[in-house]
Amino acid sequence: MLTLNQIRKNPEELIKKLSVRNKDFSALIYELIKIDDKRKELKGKSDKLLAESNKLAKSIGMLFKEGKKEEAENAKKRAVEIKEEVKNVNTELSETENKLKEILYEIPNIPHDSVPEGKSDEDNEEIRKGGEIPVLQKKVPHWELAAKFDLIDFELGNKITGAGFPVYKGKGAKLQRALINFFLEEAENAGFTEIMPPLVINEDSGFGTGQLPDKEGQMYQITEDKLFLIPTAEVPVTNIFRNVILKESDFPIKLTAYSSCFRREAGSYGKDVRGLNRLHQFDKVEIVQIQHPDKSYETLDEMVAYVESLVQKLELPYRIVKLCGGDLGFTSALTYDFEVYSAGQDKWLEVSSVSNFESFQANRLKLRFKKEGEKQTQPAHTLNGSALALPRILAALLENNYSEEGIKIPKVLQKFLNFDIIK
RNA sequence: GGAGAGAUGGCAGAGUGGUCGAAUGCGGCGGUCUUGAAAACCGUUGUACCGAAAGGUACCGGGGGUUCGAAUCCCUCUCUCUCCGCCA
Repeated sequence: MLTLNQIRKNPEELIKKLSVRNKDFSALIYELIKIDDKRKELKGKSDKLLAESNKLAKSIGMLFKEGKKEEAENAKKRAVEIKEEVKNVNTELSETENKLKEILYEIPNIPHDSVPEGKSDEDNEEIRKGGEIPVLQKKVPHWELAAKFDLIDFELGNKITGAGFPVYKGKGAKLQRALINFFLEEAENAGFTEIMPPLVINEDSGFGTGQLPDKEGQMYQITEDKLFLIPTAEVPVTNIFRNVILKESDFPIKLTAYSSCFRREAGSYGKDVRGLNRLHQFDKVEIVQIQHPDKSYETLDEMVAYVESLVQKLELPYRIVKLCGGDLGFTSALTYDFEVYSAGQDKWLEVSSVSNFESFQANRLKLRFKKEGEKQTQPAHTLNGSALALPRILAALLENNYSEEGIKIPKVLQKFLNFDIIK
């Protein structure tokens, strides 16, 4: 979330910047400022009354000690009056604060200056392309290949759980494991520390990274215990730093985590959900960085370059797009999406999303740092990216490397496998 | 699942109704001493909000209550530990 200071500093400019998201926030912002004015006023009033009440309470103690009972009783009467007043003011104050929060949670992150205007993914800006789109003897979608070579059983998943929970078998399962190992090894070489996080999170964690209060419908819930299955390792890993004050010298913090991810994907339908294209459970290796505000965009570039190196090593044709305002996620200031070309379907598939959240998540998380010798804390910047999401990578690998001989395994994965072709 | 104990500042740990934002020890930071370091000694050491400032307010696991006054009493939730049971 944005802070009130951020918002009040220059509301006009903020509204203008937010308008890149293709939405007008002026009414919300001005209402927010009005409510904040009221909050300040009430807080002042309440503090004054409490100060008086505290003073009085202390004096009553003294009076009793000195045996001045009558005076004490009089003071008590006054105290009761003040208390009644405090109660009224505080009721109004907490109502005001709640309203304030409600609106604050509705305001998305400020898009970075470089974010292009636009309504949907069609307006995203292509940054670069790489790799070569293979010329195939025959275009076969991965779900057919998966069946032909007995790699993934979608029907079995239906039986055990439901749609979107595939069962990987034999070489299909091994390929998954190879990808996980490859991604984790690469991340380690790039200086990321491996984390194995819980796959279930509580409400506070969901709030910290921005899934709650609004997007609980996208998560599987364990209502009995008020817990949620993670939609991405970003949530547990970033929440390591909830309520933490770092030293400047702690930056950059670089973490990576492999996890299964669970998403309800309510509202998805049609050809987008065919095969591995959109699942309720999938595997992903995530990278997370906590960085000094002055360096977070450098870090974002570095993370993009890192993810790019992964798709290059996997020999997949890819493109990198910068998300336009209309497509940009609620919590993000700048996001690059990676897409790989899956030749059997003739389709670009999103396999990674690398974002700088600046201080938006940090404000929610209360993740701050202090400069050497300074008293004032300030929010750190958080960033993360998929490196990478497995199912669509697998889809592209199967489709792009298929020929009459079988499915060839890219070189970088071979050391994790005891086969180099699937026949 | 059953029985019990507990949750206090970076950590350890005191405090059971008033002057407690909280003793003390350790750690951290600054200083004295020293060629340098250690030791010793002295000082300092939480976060957030309101306020131009002075200053004020809140926070002793979370929420609610009693009281003029709560870290301390009551209710409730969560978590941790110990024992028993079950179990990877």
